[in-house]
Amino acid sequence: MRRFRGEAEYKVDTKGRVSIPAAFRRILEEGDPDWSSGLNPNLVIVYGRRNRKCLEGYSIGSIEIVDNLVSNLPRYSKEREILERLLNSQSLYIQLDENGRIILPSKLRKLVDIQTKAIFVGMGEKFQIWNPDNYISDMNLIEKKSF
Amino acid sequence: MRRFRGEAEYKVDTKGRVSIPAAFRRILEEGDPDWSSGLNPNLVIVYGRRNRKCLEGYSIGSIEIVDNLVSNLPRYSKEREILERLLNSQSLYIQLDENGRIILPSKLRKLVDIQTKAIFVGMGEKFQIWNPDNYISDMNLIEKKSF
DNA sequence: TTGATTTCCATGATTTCCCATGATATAACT
DNA sequence: AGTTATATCATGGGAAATCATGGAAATCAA
Repeated sequence: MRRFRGEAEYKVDTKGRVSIPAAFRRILEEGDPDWSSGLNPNLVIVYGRRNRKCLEGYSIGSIEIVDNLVSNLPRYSKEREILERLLNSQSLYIQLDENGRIILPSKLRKLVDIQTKAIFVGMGEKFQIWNPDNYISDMNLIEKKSF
Repeated sequence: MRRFRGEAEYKVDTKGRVSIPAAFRRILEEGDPDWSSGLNPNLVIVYGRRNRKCLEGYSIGSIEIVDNLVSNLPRYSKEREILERLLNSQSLYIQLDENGRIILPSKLRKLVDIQTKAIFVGMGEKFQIWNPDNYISDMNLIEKKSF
């Protein structure tokens, strides 16, 4: 399966509408078993990650893989309970609109402090959505830490 | 697997189109699991901002080797997320067109200061794309320093 | 009934696609 | 070897499709 790659910044309007990077749309389409040419693909947004000032987007296909992995963790283990909570309760389905946009509900925008701009960041099997300023800070942190 | 070897300079037009050296095309074709005769191979361009004034091209096969290393780390671990960020956020897929060209997005051209000419440099498992002037300077630097 | 949300349409900018051409090759044939 | 076919290469231009974004009308909810 193709991976989410690259960074792209987009405007967020007052209604919370944002374009999804065109390259990401293709991956969401491929990854959505219900999708076919002419339709608009679905995705899943996970919003509850502690210590992370960002949202995460998954194609239907890749969220199912993650779901299954979690289902195979030992029942009642700490790890499984945390991940199940995150993936099931702190997430929602969203469908792209005709123009390749989604609407970020204001609850989510507040959560990660997104107002007029959002940057989309490829992370392989998923992508992240950040306030561009926060993203830059996070990148600087990462680049300092590693190697 | 065959390695990228040699140097070749090409024009970049106003749309950002550049020919890929014919010899490199053969290697990209071999390295793309989805490729078969008649199709156009894909590659991955990495543009990381670490001091390098050049872009780097990888065949799908060789980038997947790296991807898989990361995929074996525990999901949601700090380590994995940092590596995924560094690998995936600063790169993109590109497909050759019918004539063996790619389109370098203007963002990338600006990043490495490529306007009307680009030189392709074989580096074994990957190749680099430079503004020819910068490449010459870099070469001189290397020659002075080493041996 | 007044915000908020959704649907539909509009548009300039960019990107992609399709075709064209001269330049090198590579092969084939006397 | 010299001449002629045949492919591939490097480059360009214009048409068509897609993209990113904004706004108006229609629908919904309290």
